[in-house]
Amino acid sequence: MILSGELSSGDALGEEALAEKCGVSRTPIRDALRRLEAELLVRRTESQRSFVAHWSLDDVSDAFELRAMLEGYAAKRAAERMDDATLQQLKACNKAIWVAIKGTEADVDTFLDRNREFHALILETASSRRLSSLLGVLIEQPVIWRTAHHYSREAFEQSHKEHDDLLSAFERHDGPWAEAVMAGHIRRAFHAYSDAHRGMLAEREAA
Amino acid sequence: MILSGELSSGDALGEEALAEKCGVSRTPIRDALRRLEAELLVRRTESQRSFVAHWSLDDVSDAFELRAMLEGYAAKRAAERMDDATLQQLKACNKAIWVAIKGTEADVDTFLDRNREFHALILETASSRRLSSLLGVLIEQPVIWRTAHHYSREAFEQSHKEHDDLLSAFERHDGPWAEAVMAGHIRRAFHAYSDAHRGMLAEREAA
DNA sequence: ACTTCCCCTATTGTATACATTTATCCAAAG
DNA sequence: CTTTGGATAAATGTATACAATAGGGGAAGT
Repeated sequence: MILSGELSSGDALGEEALAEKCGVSRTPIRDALRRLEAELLVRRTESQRSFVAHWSLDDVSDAFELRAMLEGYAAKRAAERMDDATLQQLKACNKAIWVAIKGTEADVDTFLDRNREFHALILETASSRRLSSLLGVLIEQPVIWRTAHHYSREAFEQSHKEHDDLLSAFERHDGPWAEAVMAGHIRRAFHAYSDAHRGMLAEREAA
Repeated sequence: MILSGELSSGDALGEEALAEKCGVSRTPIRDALRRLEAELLVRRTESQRSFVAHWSLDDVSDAFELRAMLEGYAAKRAAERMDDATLQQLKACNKAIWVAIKGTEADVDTFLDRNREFHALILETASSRRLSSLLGVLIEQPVIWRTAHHYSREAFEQSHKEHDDLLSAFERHDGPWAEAVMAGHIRRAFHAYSDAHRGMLAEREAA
């Protein structure tokens, strides 16, 4: 419900209300809220009441900077451990991204799914449970993914090209190269987000 | 119980058994297990049974590498945001560490407490909720802290000196310096752990 | 003797009732 | 009119009962 935008920043998340809305009891709701709190999607006050977390631009900037570090590290490890089968999967994945963004109208949902798959494959190849656990907290941020619908064609194409660079680095098992490309890739994604976000704010202003 | 060594790697964590042992019902036990699972102290099988997580040397190495990155970043941010009051607190803290390790017998518990306080203050000054959340997963690893009881005097003294270097970097608001010192500090801590760990294994071998 | 299938037990998931704590609102006093 | 106090209502914490599911052990057949 948070990811789909049904709930927005600051909304109260009473356990009983959610339980009724979902047709279950409070017990599984409590479990879910704890999990979402760990993922920073839900904020809890000192008196243990839950609300949909608010993400300022500074927060998003923070998250991207951390992602740049951690996914860079993941790319380095992945490059050192890359095998042929996985490399082929990644290539197929990026090919699918190319198809999705090359139509007259970019297929954003497919782009997002395949993009997620691409990064997930790299993370898996990095084979560090701790790293996966940490990045899990950062990557599923709704405020970020939703703005992709406002990306420019250039942003999509640049993203695809950077993925290709990553593939070259993986092919040569060049860890530092992969790390540098990935860090740049994430930082560029932040600016793409930032631009798209400004665009959305301007639209709302006009309306 | 995991931290104190009362439970060891692989032990089963039945909810009912823990509830009886702790004198509470299963409900708060379940909450605690979920939290500990997020902190990687507890592992759950695909059928949702809980066990005390096992940490190999590779796992610990991973954790330290991630800590070096993230605490380095925290130190950089802290240096940029450091104020006089916090700096004084940090100095007092490191002074207390000095006292604890300078006796004929090093007071390891005080060292650990103050060390934790030192790093917690820096993390707080970095003022990034996301960063705090991520590092929270990595810092409370029992396998790491327990080996401190086997550190050499040199290891303690080096740690104290590196804290002093950090304080200098903070005083000058030199982010990159602080980051470099902290990264080195954590990496050295890993080798101190590694040495102490080998020592413990040798002891066990002899017995 | 080994394997396979089934039943029983143990463990976790869920619902609900109750206890405890926190917030809100209204009234009374300064 | 503002503030403070308490009473009331609402939300979370905890306990317990029941349901569903996974695991283990025993019996039977090969």
